[in-house]
Amino acid sequence: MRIGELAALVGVSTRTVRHYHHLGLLPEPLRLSNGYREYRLKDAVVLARVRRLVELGLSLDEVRDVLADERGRELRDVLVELDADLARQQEAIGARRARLAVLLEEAELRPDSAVSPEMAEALRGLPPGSRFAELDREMLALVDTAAGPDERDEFLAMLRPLMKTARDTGIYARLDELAEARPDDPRVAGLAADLAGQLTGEMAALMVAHGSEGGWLDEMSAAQREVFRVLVAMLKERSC
Amino acid sequence: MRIGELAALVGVSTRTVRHYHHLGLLPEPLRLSNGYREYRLKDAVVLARVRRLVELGLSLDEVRDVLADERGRELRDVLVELDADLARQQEAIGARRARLAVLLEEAELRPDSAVSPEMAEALRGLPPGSRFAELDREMLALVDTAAGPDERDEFLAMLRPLMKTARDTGIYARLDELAEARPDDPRVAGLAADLAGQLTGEMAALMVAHGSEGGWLDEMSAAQREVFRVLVAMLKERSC
DNA sequence: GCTTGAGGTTGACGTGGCGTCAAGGTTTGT
DNA sequence: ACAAACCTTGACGCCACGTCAACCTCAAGC
Repeated sequence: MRIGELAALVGVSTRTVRHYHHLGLLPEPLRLSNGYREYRLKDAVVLARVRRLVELGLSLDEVRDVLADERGRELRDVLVELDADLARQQEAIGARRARLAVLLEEAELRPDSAVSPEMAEALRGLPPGSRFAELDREMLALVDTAAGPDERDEFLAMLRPLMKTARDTGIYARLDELAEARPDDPRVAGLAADLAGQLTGEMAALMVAHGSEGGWLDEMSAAQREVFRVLVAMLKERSC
Repeated sequence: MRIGELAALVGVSTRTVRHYHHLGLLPEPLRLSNGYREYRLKDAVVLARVRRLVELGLSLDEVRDVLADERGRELRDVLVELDADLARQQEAIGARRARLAVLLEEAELRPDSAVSPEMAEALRGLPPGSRFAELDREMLALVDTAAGPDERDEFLAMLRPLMKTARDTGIYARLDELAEARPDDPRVAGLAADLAGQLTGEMAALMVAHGSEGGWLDEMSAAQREVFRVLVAMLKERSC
């Protein structure tokens, strides 16, 4: 047999056969005087074993290990591990399909909106025209696209009462007023104190723990950042 | 935000972010005077959208297409196709796991044998010591490893009565005698005729159809090949 | 003989989605 | 002052081959 017949017999390409030679998975057969490789049935048997293992999902390195050990024991272990791996893959795909189904259902219900209905309601809760509220809008959009539905709903459940109170008590407006102010503006301390009074314990703990993460302060003006710096300091003191 | 914060926020590596810049999936942000990229929340929102699509299984090219079209229609089609693709993958993995389960069960039953019990019985049916039967043994091993269990059993069911008759009537011994003979040996014609008489209609049709495939003749001696050449000629004539 | 087509040979590059150096510059903390 | 942890660009590595290049060999038809 020449390489093309062997490849056709087992159902692979000649390139694959040569690749396996290169990796030492398949021994190089005799060469004819013209340089052609001459195969025998034994080679087809070995190649078929390699392919069976490959098609089960083993990497070529793993196939070589299995063929090297050659005495059943190793093979069983590899196959068991492989089965577990496949099971994980199946689960992962199932999870993705579940998320897909949610997405498709939502897309069916609201074909034109870019955000989920829960998020849309939260966005309506923000005061229009506020530059500062724009920051919150972006954070909400980030959570909407980056987190799963469960995480998102949990997040919203925590934030929405806070946002509602902040809007109703004019917090956004007072923050907007600080857009051009300097960090030592006299309005900063009062605003921080009012904010501290509105935070639930859960939110306060979160802010103390993750206050400097995520870069959510970076787009505020200096005075606005100062408000939150003072706020975090107050919360820390309160929790001691 | 600098690139590390952005990456940590969305949960990817900085290399990934730069890769997306390179591919144009994510717009390059402003640079600070030191050359650092400076990100804003908007960028995190876009990156998070990209990641969500990627994690659903879209290729980066597909993500770019979806982001370019941007108007829901395309997205839904892609997602539907993706779901079908995932379903196919799930099925494929299921099939592999089924084959794995068969393998493991067999390995449990016969931890030391390299071939299946059906195959072992077929091998015992071949006469020991026959050089020619060695060829059949290799073919059977090839089928055992290359084909699935169903194909294998079908193949065996067809071949085993033939092999049994061939052994009982001394066909293997007569083929072995031709190992060193020349193609015009007088025993060739008689052997071909006896073989023709033993073949079932199904086998005869198979030999006429695929007689020259698979290279199964290559390892025989010239006289042995001649036997099968004459045999195929006889079968062709008989079927006309 | 010549051509043509279908095989074969080695070698090298391409694929996708980044990981992982290398060789520098910047910022931050002690 | 110096280390540690950032940032920059550029380039190679991974896996299992596909694909092309440039060349050789063999059988068939003119």
